[in-house]
Amino acid sequence: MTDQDPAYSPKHYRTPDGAPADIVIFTITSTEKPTTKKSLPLRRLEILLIQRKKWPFEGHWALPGGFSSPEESIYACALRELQEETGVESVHLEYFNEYSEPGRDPRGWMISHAFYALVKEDALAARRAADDAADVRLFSVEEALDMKLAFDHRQIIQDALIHIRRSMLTTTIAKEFLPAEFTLSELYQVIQTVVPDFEEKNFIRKVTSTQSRKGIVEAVQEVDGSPKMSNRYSQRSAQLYRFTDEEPTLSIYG
Amino acid sequence: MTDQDPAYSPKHYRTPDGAPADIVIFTITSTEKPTTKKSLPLRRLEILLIQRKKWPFEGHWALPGGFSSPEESIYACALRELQEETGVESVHLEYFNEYSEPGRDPRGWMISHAFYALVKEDALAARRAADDAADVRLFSVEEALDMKLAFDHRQIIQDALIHIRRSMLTTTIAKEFLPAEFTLSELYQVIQTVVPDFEEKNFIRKVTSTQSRKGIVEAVQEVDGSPKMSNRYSQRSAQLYRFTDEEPTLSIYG
DNA sequence: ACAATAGTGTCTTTCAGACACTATCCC
DNA sequence: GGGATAGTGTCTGAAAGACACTATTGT
Repeated sequence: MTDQDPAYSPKHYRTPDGAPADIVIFTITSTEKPTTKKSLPLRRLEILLIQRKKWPFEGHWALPGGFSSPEESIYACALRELQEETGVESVHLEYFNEYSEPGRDPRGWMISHAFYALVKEDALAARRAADDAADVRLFSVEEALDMKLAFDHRQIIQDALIHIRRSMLTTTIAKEFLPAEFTLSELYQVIQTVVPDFEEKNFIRKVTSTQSRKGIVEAVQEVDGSPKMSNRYSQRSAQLYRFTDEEPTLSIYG
Repeated sequence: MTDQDPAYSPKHYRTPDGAPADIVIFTITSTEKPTTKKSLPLRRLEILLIQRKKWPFEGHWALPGGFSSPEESIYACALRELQEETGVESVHLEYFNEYSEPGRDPRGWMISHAFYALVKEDALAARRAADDAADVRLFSVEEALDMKLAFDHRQIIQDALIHIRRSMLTTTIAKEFLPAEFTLSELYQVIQTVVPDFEEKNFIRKVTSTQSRKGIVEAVQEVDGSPKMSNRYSQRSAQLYRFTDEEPTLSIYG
């Protein structure tokens, strides 16, 4: 009932056997459509998994992660693991849940801390070439959820998906999957890749000319003030946009 | 780099000294205005704190909580602690963060798991009378944040506030502070108590007659089909509403 | 009559939704 | 010219924002 039992002493209680951090590393891969014309790529949401080499779950695919130590916070641990895995600095890394069901880890009492990270495809490409081993791979979300994964990692991935989908619609994390300057079609594609149900009919108009959304994106201009365009994906070139610093607050009541 | 080091064995690493759960228990207290007429009460957002009786932070006020055991999940632990503290079943209890900065607990390597709970005032009243000890008390949010609290509990409370405020505007947790049937003034008051900046000019109209909000609340009717009213807070009686099961999804893009 | 809450009327501006239409430009 | 993307025009109805106004009733 009180914070600590009066008889508390570290020796009297069993203590956890470890506090690992597991990371759901999301990336969006692009593949060109087999067409002669310029076109928007096919995008797919993928997750990085690692094949385990020993007990428990030897041979199974699992989320990357590792044990934290008393000299670092759990977040610092996750960041370290992520950098070791991807070689990327300054990625979006966000904590979303703990996993502590009794028996979830045959090695003992392990309380896992789950993060999700958003990484651009090219950031992973270099790393994966380095250790080209077949034991690190990207899987599409559907593939990953169909596999028999180690521990409760399937559940963790499902929960991570719920979080990334909500964040994609309520925050500006889409920018983590996009270059600094992007076209609105790219943005629309990224959102749809993460949230398949997403559909907005007059997307361009809503994003560009709705005052109540307070300009989450703004048109990029050339140094001479003319609009900066891109024709990477189309014959007709498209206006480039960038995210502003606005983080809109949403409300169901107004 | 891999999930677990090949040389891993539980004995080789230092393990955490405990995995406590701490709970920020929010309640809204009501006090009548000193007026002769019926009126809306003054509402205040308060937090339940406990005064510690021993090292560390003896005499300091702290969040209620306790150590988890390997036989229960962290959530189950928090639920158990909350029930011991408040005697309440079926309250809203939500996990929101972990706290693991090195040195945060002088007793050793303690990874704390923070929850927030939303409890109705009357649920706490009974319990607080039972152990009328001066070592369990409600403090207003402002008071609590002005005090020198144990551990990093001030930080935990600040983070909990951010979460409860966002949830208050983006989900229907307001119902946790309201009776099953309530007037729209009550709802408005509750929202404002948690989110002081909240202001919507045509609140009644927006909540009742905006289709895009898909009816998060609905008017309550008497058995004979006539509108069910309440005059608890006013001379003129007001329509009673209840929350529906709708949980609206919000988006910044549409 | 008045205090206190509970609404309604009305006007203007903005936004949403639909969808046909034009624009660009490389192949 | 056709294919692929990038927009615009235009109309309707719904919603937002402001704020003055009416309604109810215990004291």
